[in-house]
This record gives sequence, C-alpha cells and structure tokens, in this order.
Amino acid sequence: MPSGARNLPAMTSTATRPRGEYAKTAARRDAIVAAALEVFAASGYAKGSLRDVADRAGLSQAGLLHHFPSKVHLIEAVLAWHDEQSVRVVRAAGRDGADPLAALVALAEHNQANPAMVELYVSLSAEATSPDHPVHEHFRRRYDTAVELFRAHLGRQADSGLLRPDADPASTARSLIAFMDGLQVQWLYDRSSVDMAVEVRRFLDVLIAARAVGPVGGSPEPADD
Amino acid sequence: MPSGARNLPAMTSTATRPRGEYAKTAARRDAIVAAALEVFAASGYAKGSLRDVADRAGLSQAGLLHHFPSKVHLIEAVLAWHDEQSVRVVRAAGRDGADPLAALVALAEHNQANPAMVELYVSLSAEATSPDHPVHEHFRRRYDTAVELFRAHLGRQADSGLLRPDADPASTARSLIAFMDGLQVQWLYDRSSVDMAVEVRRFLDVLIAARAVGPVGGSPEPADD
DNA sequence: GTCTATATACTGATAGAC
DNA sequence: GTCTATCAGTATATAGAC
Repeated sequence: MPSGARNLPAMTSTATRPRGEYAKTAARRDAIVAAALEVFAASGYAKGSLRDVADRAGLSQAGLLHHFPSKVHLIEAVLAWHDEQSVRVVRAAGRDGADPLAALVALAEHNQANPAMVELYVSLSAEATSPDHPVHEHFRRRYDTAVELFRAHLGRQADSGLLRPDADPASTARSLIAFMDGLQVQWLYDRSSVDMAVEVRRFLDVLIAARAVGPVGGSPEPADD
Repeated sequence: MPSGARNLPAMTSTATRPRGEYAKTAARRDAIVAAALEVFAASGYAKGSLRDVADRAGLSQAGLLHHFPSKVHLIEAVLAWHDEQSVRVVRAAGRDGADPLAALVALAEHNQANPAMVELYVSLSAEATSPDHPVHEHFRRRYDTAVELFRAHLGRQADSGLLRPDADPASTARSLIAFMDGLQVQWLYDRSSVDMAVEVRRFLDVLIAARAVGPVGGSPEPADD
C-alpha cells in the first residue's frame, strides 16, 4: 500500500542543502506524502486526520508537523505530487503518439492502476468547490488550463477537418474533461463493471472522429480491448 | 436562502397521524431538512455540523436530535428530498416531450437554478465513494438504476435507427451520466463560464443524433441560447 | 417538544525535554 | 528531528429539567 513514494522527485530544494545528512529527511517527507495521499484519498481532506497520516508514516503527529507545519502545507505537497505524476504520464504517452487525445487513454489506464490517486482527485475536487477551501484556487486554475489546452488542440483539429463540424471546440473540451471526471466517480462505485480506458477510447472515437471511425490519433496502439 | 422547504412534500407519514397538533412537527422537520441541505451542500456531510443545521433551522442541537436521532438519519432525509425533487423535474419534463433524453436538459436547467442541490450532489457523491460511508449504498444503487434506465432507452433508440450505429447503448448511457456529473463540478468552479443546459443539449445532439442534426426529442423548446 | 448541561471523543497545533 | 504532554476548539450524542 505505501508504495506511492518510490518515484517521488526531490520536492525539498536539494540545491541549497547539499549535505548528505538531510537525505534521510527527504525520504521522510516522501513517505509522509505517500501516507497522506492514502489517508486523504480514503477519508477526504476534511475528515482525514494528521494522526492517521502520522501513524501510517511511522512517526508521531508532532513529528509530522515538523516537516509540514500545517495540514494545508501537507495537502499542497500531496497535490503537487499527484499533478506531477499525471503530467509525467501524459508526457510519456505524447512521446510516440503526439496526440493529446490519445494520451487521455493512457491517463485513464494509469488512473485505473492507481485507485488511491482517483479517490484523492474525486473527493478533493468535490470538496474544493467551496470558494474558501484551501485548495480551491488550485483546482480552479487546473480546470481553466485543462479546458484551454484541449480547446486549442481541438481548434487545430477542426481547422484540419479532423473534428466533427457540428462540434464546438470549447464545448467539446469541457465535455471531454467532464466525461473523464464523471467516469472516475462511477468507477469508484463499481470498479468491476467500468473500464475507464475502454470508455474513454469509445468516447473519443464517437465524439471526435470526423469521417474515419478508426483510432483518433493514428497512434500505434490498436490492440487492447 | 432558507427557501428550499417551500415545496417539500410531507415526508412524515401524515396518513397515520391525522391530528392537527403534529402539523407543526412536520413543518419543523421540513425546515430542518432544508437547513441541512444548505449546510451539507456548503460544507459536505463530514464537515457539516449539526449545530450549524440547528442554528439555521432556529432550534437547539438537542432539539434537532429529537426529530432526527442521528446525523445519518438527517442526511438520509436530505437525500430522499433531493431525489424526489429530481424525479419530479424529470417526470414533468417527460410529460410533453416523452423523451428521457430531453428531460436531461430540463434537469440541467433546474440544477442551474438551484446551486445548493448541485453542491450537495457533487460533494456527497464524491464523499460516499468510500464503501463504509453512510450513504454509499444509496449512491451505488442510484448509479446502477440510472445507467440501466438510459441503457434501455438508448437500446430502443438504436433499434429504431435513432442512435449512431457506432455508439454502444451501455457505454453511451454511462458516458451521458458521467458527462453530466463532471459538468456540475466544472460549473461549481466557474458558474459564469459554464452553461450546463446548453452543454447538455450540444452533447446530446453530437453523441446521440443518428443523421438528423436537430434537437433530440423534437420537444417544442428550440429557443434558449 | 424543546431546552440547558454535560459526557465522551477527536481535531489541529504548540511547548519543551531529549 | 522526534518525542510526550497538553492546549483550546469542536464534534456527536445523552441526561434530565421544564
């Protein structure tokens, strides 16, 4: 279970403190973030307690607060790690296919293999709709940039005739993100009946494809379902 | 703000207790449910406190617990009311159009006019993904029946040639619900930029329509955007 | 039916020893 | 850097007066 920290980047600035003695601290912080990810994923941010995180990370609650001076600092670190993971997956998928849309299938597969990340994202994005929530702005910005990213890409596809002519790029961008978000919720309620990667691919085929009914980006990944 | 109780049905069984003295109790319960809806919508179920609900309903916390013996009883009453409202809207929309799909547009409009209901649904459906959450089963059943409802309808439309031939009824049903759920989240983050009713109509046109590009159900409501 | 008062438990955060 | 001990605040729920 606490395996989320194995590929954590050094979030503490290693440049200013080259001393070897602090390497243990960085590992500690990573372990704490991994524990916090699990706790907040399972209980949400409001109900998730620092004591639970501390217990799971193997230190006292006061010890935890030495590394992260407040609960808000901790959740921000967790979100930074979560976002970095997502970006990493999308970038890796974009290396061969070069299509941001095909990367969504890879992201769905990645999420499906990491339920805790889905739980965290679903519960936290819902909690943070309250304007005074500590990470409200984080998610607001995230949606803004995500919609704009896809809108721009779909606009280019429309210019190339690769988008259904009756599909508005801005609306389609929003729909795409909304669909993926909602799908994660359904998946959490019934993981055996919902295959997110398959649904995403079908959705893209139906919604995006102009004339051709084949895979969206021409990416070399036709065999999976 | 506390205007959600004006069209509350009598959830307390008025048939068994015809006495006039208890009418005040029913009204009290309705007021409490309305207050709880607001509190849980704004703060979520976990963080929303009975004290807040009691204050808003104009009685003490102990007095509140006389009517609803526990927090779980209260949230169940709130959900029952919420579901009843949604069913009412869908049924009313189905009376003239007779198309469940067109009713979704009406539902989106209704939700847009009642932000508290959207906040409640979004935050609670996310919270309740945890299997041990008090209302987990409620939402699990809700998704099951909703998917089955739309799947059956889309299957009939497919038989009539009214569904894109490359769209699978079961997948499309899931996608439709996922899209609407995700859209509500985005709307909560940016209410001025997102028009749920418009997006739902566009989505239906693109995803469902077989050949005709016109409105899905032929309902007499072409002028809105 | 509603109240005050309280029991019991847990929260995030702090102080200071080591 | 980690600990124990403790803070002040808040939570749900109960007991008993009126």
